[in-house]
Amino acid sequence: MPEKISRRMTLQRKTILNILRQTNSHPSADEIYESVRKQLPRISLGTVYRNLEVLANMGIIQKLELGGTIKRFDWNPNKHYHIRCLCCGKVDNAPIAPLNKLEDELYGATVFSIIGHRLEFEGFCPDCTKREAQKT
Amino acid sequence: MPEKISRRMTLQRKTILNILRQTNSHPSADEIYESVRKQLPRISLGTVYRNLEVLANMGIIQKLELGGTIKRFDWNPNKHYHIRCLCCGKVDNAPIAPLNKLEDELYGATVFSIIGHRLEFEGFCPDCTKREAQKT
DNA sequence: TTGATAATAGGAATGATTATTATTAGTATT
DNA sequence: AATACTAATAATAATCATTCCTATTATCAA
Repeated sequence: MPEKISRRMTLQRKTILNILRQTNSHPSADEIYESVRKQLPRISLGTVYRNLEVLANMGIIQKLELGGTIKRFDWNPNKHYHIRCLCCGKVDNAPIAPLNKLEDELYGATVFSIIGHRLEFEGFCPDCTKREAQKT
Repeated sequence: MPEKISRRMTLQRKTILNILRQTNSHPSADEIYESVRKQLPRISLGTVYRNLEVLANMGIIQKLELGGTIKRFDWNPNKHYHIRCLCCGKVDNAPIAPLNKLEDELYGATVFSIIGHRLEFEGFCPDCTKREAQKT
């Protein structure tokens, strides 16, 4: 399928992009929807999903498929890794350079043709670490 | 919460475990359900989910949270990586040793307390590679 | 202005998973 | 063996994120 991608920047698209760029919290579609609604009260959740998809396909933003069930979005389209809080789901950037040589180790060792990899760190954010410590 | 884990091996549990151990295909809960049904026609999908969870908590099997929406299960509870086909979702083991030093690079560089990481390779399985090649 | 195309809002539908509940099976104690 | 107790089950309902559908509206080109 040739998958024609539209590149028109509608008001909805611009608004979503602006809101995403104002945050470092890697929000979910639903969180973005709640924010956008303050500026465009009539926007629909479906529009948010579709436009996040479009913006990701345009390479302007990045769709994150991390552990857990929900997808998150990152204003930074460049490849980088993330840390996810196992307690509250919060996501932060992982300050580590991309491992570009990883795929090489697999050449010849697998029948799959390898495109890339996804790496994600798991841990606890400061808030949840503190909360756990208080319990004891 | 202390979360008491039962360790009783019921017939359903044994059957699920056996079926999982007979395959290397990292099946989803639904696929396991379909297989188990041939031996225990009256088993319910909920039982399959619950027992897969129990077996994973017992450390006997491993629950995989890979990219995409569905969870898959692995009879091998030891830490190892996987390759996922971007086309059909098939999952295979990745013949590469665990990267135990990865977390070290983040110490002091993040406010999160790090527990571990998840690494997953993406690519195309032989079947899907072939199919794609034929299209052109 | 008119048609063609793309984007939208709103809501319905889907799909995987989890929760609920009444019932049954298993175990230990007398 | 009868009892009481707990855990596990089947069946189904509920949930939650996401995708799909449809009628309407906006945008652009001729």
